[in-house]
Amino acid sequence: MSILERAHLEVVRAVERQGSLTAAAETLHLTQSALSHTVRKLEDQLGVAIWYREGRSLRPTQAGAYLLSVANRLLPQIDQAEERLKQFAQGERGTLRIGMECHPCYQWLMKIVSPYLAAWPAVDVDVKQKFQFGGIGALFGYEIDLLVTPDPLYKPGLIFEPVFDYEQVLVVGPGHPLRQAAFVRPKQLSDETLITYPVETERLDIYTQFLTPAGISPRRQKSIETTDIMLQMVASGRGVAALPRWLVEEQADKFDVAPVKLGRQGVAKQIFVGFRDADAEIDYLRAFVNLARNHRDNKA
Amino acid sequence: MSILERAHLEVVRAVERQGSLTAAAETLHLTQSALSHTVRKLEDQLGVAIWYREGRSLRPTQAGAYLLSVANRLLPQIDQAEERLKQFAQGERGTLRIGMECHPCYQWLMKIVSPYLAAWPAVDVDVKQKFQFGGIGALFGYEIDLLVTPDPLYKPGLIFEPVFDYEQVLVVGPGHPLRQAAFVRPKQLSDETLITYPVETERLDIYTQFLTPAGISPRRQKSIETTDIMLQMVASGRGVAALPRWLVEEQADKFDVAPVKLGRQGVAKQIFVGFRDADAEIDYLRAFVNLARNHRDNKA
DNA sequence: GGTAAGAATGAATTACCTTCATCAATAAAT
DNA sequence: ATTTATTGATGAAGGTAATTCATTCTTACC
Repeated sequence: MSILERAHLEVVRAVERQGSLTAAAETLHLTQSALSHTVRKLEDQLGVAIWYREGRSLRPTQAGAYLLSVANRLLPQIDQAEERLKQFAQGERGTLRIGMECHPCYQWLMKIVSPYLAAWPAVDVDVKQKFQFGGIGALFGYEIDLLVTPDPLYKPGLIFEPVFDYEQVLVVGPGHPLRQAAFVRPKQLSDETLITYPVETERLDIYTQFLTPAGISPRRQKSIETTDIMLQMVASGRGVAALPRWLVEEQADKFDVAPVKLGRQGVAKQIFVGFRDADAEIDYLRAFVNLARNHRDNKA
Repeated sequence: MSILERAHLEVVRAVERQGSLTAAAETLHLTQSALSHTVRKLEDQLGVAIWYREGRSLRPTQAGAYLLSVANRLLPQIDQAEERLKQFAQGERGTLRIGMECHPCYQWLMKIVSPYLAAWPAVDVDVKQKFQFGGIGALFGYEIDLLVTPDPLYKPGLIFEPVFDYEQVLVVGPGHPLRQAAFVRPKQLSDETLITYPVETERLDIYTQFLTPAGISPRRQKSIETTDIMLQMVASGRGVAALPRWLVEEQADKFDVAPVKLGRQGVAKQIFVGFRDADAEIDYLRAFVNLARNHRDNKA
């Protein structure tokens, strides 16, 4: 009845990664013969070929490709479970895997993480930023335990809590004509170079909440990965950017930049943390959420 | 390095289900001794107890409870993978697991399924309706392959396509004062008994798009699982309900009911099918989506 | 055509899991 | 309280199955 074992998934993954049975055997600390036998047996039992034998190399069949996708999906979860059980053994509590779906949140997260690590010495924190299936997918897929995002999603199985409000502002460099303005209108950006994080336009607030509704596009757009470089670019007059006000004010002594309100009303943003409700009672996860929320309350 | 095997997960699950090692051994076609050895070895290797030995019974430790949750999550996925691989072998293409997040869609789905089964004799169809983590969670968690829902969610990793438009109408029985009305206003329902499917109010269009915006509640609300019974209740004057117009018109010969437009504009609805973009190229899945979409086009 | 590299095969060995037999502990029953 | 039945633990024996070793087969490349 039961055919498919963890070992089989490991083999499929290793062959894919190493490119050959022989090489895979080495990484698995087995002989080539052992793998060959294992593979043949698996194919016999399933009744399906996993690889085409093309000359002396292996190319996955359709079934093989499917099996590979299963392996890539399940093995990390098994590894993680094993890891976590071993951590139980050492009295450690585990690893809190945090996913981030918002670039500037990183600076904010760092402020939460250090007191958290101090308060929970037995818990490690891991921050991930890229997700094949998006943050929500990563939560459902048990790749992460906590998601920091501006887009909450109230779906059964997930809990989102607001942890942080801020105002999104335009950042301008020294001598910029808008520097003294009380606020900026969309039209005034039509001749500017806008520096953004490298994500889709739909995920950039300055578009969705400011430019797009007014039907305006900036003359040029550049994307920059890191906040520091972005600020440096702005400070050197290469363009303008949109960032949280608190971040701009904090960095104002390091970089010669100034915040300008976006529109007469300003653009208000809110950051949420989301987690699986099955995890709601994990004390160290709860503690992180509380810490994050209190951080906001202390500022307010 | 690798400790946790599929067999271990099976053991944990069986012990939980059967309540004792001895009983679990039987379902796994093993001796009690074998399980005892296996368990001890696993606990030794992980360095953590999985069960408290309380007298002659086993109670999961914290680690055990965690392991159990892992087993319940991963084992079905492994089973399904194995299943699917075996289906590859028999030239079958697999099982299309469809999730439904909208009650009246069931009638519609049935119309699609029968031509589909005829066109794809090697593909089985399975329809599920209850999801612990909601339809989206079920998609991400590989519990289903296709989700039929009124709430699309454009997130990376998922694709949603509209397949069906309809008008949501009020259904009234014979001799109902509203029966001849051109349309009904929210206020006119404040003295009625509203019959709905047993889901949260936020998922009922007649609330979200009609009653709630007007600040009206019906005098009473009853919930009924099945559409047929619901129509029977309406036909016997026990209350009114909200259903798709096409469904009401189709059933008008079986039940003495009539549709009434909700508001002057009517309430327009759209049904979507969603799937993982990783599956976008699976021919039999694609075929279902196309069939569903064409079904709409034929009607229009 | 020769050679090197990779995969397949068959027999021998080894490792490990299962069983058997038995014990220990506990809950239920007399 | 003593007996009895049920459940889990343990150690040794046994058997199955996976791994290795030695070899062959195929093919890419020089």
